[in-house]
Amino acid sequence: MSRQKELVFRILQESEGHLTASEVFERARKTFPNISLGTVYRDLSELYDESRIGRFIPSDGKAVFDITPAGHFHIRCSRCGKISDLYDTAIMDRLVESVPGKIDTVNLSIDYVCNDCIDLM
Amino acid sequence: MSRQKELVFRILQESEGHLTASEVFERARKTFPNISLGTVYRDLSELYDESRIGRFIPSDGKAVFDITPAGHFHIRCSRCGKISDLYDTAIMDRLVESVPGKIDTVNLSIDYVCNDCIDLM
DNA sequence: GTCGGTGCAAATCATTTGCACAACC
DNA sequence: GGTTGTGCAAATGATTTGCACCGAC
Repeated sequence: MSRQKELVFRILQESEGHLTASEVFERARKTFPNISLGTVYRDLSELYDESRIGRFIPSDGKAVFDITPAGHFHIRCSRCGKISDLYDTAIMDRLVESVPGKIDTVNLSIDYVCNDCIDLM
Repeated sequence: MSRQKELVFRILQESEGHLTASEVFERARKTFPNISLGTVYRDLSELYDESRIGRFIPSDGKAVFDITPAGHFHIRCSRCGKISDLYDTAIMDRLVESVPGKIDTVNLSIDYVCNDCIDLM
């Protein structure tokens, strides 16, 4: 792993868990001011191919990366934009039963209004 | 509804269910050769806002539209690219229990290898 | 030296938008 | 005539890629 790739990986490890490519880029340039966005994309995409990080596409279409391994889902509050993890093995098990074939990756992202935002209404 | 918008809606109704914006465009220009891709995007996006059609984002990031109402999921074979619907109210119910807030839209897209493709291996 | 990884800039691709014009009431 | 929707073309924004260069072995 090159120094840049290692940095990209570490940034994801040390983050709250859900970062956009340009968010990773912003943080990376604090360590390597000359790092380019292209490199960040390249490293993210390699790390994803190596199954070291996860990637999912929320309803706005912009890819989000995280370090959490498979087996969980993503829920995104449409008011405050916060993305949270949802762990639910029952859903996972049920999916395995329902899908006629071999599941590769599950991309479950839910737009919802979180309880914090409901309280503010 | 303008004639173009009505056409876009009818194309989705009469399709197998899952079309990309440019696929709708290709079909639409058979009726209105001068229709523009911009108009198709505009109409699709209005129809979506009016909840007359559905939209989801598979893992390749390109939006896909369908006429099937909510309450089902999408599974996409990573070999042959075929997109199928998955109806499973148990998963839906379970999601409503698990998500701490008010669910807006559920975008569950699964990359898998369908049985047809498994047979070919 | 050479080879993988890099920065940069240009290319791509889906989608959106500004605008002058045409259709419809 | 005024409003609404259209086609076209240009703008946008995320992501990818070509390429010359640099640094490690």
